[in-house]
Amino acid sequence: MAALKHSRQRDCIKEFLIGRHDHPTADMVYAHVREEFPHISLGTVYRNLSLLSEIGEIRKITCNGPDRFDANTMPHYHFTCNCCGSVEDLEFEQAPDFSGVLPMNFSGIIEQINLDFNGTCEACIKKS
Amino acid sequence: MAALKHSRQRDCIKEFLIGRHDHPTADMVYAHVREEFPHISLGTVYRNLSLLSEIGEIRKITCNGPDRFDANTMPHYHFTCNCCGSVEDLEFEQAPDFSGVLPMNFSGIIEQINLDFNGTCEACIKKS
DNA sequence: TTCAAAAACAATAATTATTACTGATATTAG
DNA sequence: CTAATATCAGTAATAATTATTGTTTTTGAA
Repeated sequence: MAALKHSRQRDCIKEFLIGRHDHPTADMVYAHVREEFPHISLGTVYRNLSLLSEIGEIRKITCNGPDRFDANTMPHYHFTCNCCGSVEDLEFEQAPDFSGVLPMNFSGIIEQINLDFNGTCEACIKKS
Repeated sequence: MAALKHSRQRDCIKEFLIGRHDHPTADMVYAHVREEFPHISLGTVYRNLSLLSEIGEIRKITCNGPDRFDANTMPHYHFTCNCCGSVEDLEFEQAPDFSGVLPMNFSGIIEQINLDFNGTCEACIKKS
C-alpha cells in the first residue's frame, strides 16, 4: 500500500536537485520549481523532499539553519560554513576509513555514519 | 566591549548541563532551571545557551529536531536515534583518526570535524 | 559605599522552518 | 473508461528560535 503514484511535480523537484551541487534548501527548490509549476505550494515541496529522502533517492542534510537536500546519495562529505551557512562537498586524497571505528558498549543499530566539517568558507574569509 | 557580566541564571544553566550526559534541548534546560528561577524565560535560556556555545564553554549539537547542548567540549562522538531523537555519547576501542583526512581543492578554514552516527537506539528497538 | 553604564533579565511579539488539514485534481490498475 | 486513491494547491497550525522592550543586576570607578 501507499503505492507511490507518479507526479510531475516530484520529477521536477528531483531533476532540479540532480542538476545542482550546492545542496539547496526547501525554499530554493520551491523558488525554482515555481518557474515550471507556478501554483505549486511550499507544502508540496516539503512533502516530496521528505518522500524522496525516505525512499533513499535524495539525502537530507541537517545542518545549522534550514535543512538542505542533495541528489548525490553516494557516500561523500560536506563542509558547512558557520558564517553564511553554505554547504559544499569535500574531496579527499584518500577516502576516510571507518572500518576500525567500532563503538563499545552500544546496543543500538547504527544505520549511518556522518563525517562533516565546518568552519569558514572562502567567500566569507574574503568578506572579512 | 560586550564585557560578559556574571549572571546566576547562566551559572545555573551551565551547572545543569555539567551534571547531565543526555544532551538536553533548550526546553529541557528551561524546565530544570525554572525550579531554581521560576521566572526565568525561555528566551534567556536560548540566549545563554548561544552565548556559552560562542565562548566555547558548551557545545551545540545540531541534529534532527531541536538543537541539543553538551557541557563536554572535549572531542567525542554522538549517536542520534532516528526514531526518538535521543542523543548519546559513543565510546570506541580506538579513537577515530582523522590525521590522513585532508581535503583537496579547498580554500576555506576547517574549524571542526564532526563524526556522528545515527540509527535506532536500544530503547526504540525494544519498543518495536 | 554610592552610582551610573551596560549587561542581563522577564515578558512577550515576531520570525523561520516545518507539518497537518481539506476539498479538488491527477494518476493508474482493473 | 472508471473507480480508488495518491497527490495537489491552498491554507492553517505547530515547533523552534530570535528579536524587542522596559526593568533589574552586576560591576568598576568615583
